[in-house]
Amino acid sequence: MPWVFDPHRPLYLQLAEKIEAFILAGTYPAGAKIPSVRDLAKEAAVNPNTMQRALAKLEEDGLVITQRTSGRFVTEDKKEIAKARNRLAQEEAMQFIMKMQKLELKKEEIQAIINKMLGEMKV
Amino acid sequence: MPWVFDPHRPLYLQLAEKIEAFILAGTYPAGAKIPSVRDLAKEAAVNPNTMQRALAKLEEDGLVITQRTSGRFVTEDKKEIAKARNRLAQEEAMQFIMKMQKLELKKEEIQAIINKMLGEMKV
Amino acid sequence: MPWVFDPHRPLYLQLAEKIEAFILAGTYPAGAKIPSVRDLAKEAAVNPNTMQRALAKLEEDGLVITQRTSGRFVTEDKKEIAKARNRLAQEEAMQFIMKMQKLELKKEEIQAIINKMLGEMKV
Amino acid sequence: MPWVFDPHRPLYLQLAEKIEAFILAGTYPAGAKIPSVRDLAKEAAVNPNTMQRALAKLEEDGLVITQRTSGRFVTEDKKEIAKARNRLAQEEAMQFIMKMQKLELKKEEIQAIINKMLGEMKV
DNA sequence: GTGGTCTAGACCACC
DNA sequence: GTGGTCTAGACCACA
Repeated sequence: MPWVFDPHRPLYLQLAEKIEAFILAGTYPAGAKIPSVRDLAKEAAVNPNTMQRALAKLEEDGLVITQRTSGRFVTEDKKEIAKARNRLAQEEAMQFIMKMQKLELKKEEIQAIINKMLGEMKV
Repeated sequence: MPWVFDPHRPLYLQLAEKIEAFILAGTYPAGAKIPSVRDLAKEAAVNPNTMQRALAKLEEDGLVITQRTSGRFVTEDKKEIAKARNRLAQEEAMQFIMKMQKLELKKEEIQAIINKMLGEMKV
Repeated sequence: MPWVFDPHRPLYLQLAEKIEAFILAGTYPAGAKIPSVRDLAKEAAVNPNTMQRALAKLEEDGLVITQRTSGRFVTEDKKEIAKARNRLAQEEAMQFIMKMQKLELKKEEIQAIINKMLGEMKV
Repeated sequence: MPWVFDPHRPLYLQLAEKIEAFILAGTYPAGAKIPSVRDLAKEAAVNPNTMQRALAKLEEDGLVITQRTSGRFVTEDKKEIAKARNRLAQEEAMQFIMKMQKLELKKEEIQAIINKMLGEMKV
């Protein structure tokens, strides 16, 4: 299954999000070694430069740590991972609420729309 | 109060969103005449072409109707406005939930974070 | 029932087409006097200048004749009316076929689509 | 052969139609790379901005897909192309029939004029 | 080099 | 005066 991207958004951002998802989901657990840039790039069918940029972003975000000689690793600290997840979730939720309030929706309406949508979903 | 923009996103989209917010909030009520492209451009300190593009988007979305020589008007149909508000809210909510699920949050967690955030807000 | 227009096309053209339809349909029969520009303009809720322009177009097309003192009349010559109808129909049909051929449709396909569409219509 | 345009209709629309014709005719086959905006603009002797607008319209219509940095491509999906062709043909046929009915032509007359015209054509 | 955006300034049809 | 279109030329992010 080849990776699939939205051509209207920067490729490196989408790569970063994907790998981030692997980390938060435990596919790459805390402390695990991350495949080399070359391997990742090959798997995603992407230029290594682009993958490099994606990993650089993850390092900025504190999810990934580079050991100069042995490669990149998911941060050891599980709290760090949880913190990252929370931070991202907070940011998204904040932006979401701001947008909804621009649309003149009240608290209850926001909660209602979220609850309804979650109720309709299988998972 | 000068209009302020995020330099990372297209200006015309931000203009469209701003005017859309005015319509949904009733600042430009149903059927009202919208200021001319030139006036709006002057107020936003933006090139008329850019403002034109923003308004063209609003017309695509059905919120605004163009009378070729007499100006642009907010759609008479209040249902149309309500529909647009709902459509936008649904889209935002959907995207938000997708993002949260990528972060491996469960239903209850999503609801909790929303409820908590809304609870902390004054309004 | 107020006249209704497409704001994206010149008003005077739409007026001309409407009056032309009246003539071809016999609502204004051959030789009949056409209401004054003022009356027509009032009925259509349109600026007299605009209606004037519409009638000028009809005169160009040979459907209407101006008697300088007594007003405008539909051409006496029924053949002239029939001719105008045929000419317009021919032009439209020609343009239509050209467009369809640009879409790489074959003769039979063009006929099929027309026949099918006519078959589905009530009238 | 320099491209030739009707000065009464927006240039960008005519450009879009021209390129669309190339796609439907197979000159730009499914999946093929479309020349860059700059090249196309040079060939048509038109400002790159104008050509950009034309291509943006084709993307809206689903005939063309943009890969942000590597160029634009005709959609891979041949069904999509066929669908676009059908949609356009339907629209044209509908408009044509409406116009003919405004001219008070009956079903049989419409069919007759089309059949006669197609019969006279060589191809 | 690719697409995308923005400005400045001009011209047009229409009413 | 209104919206709409076009050109010329510049700058940007991305790969």
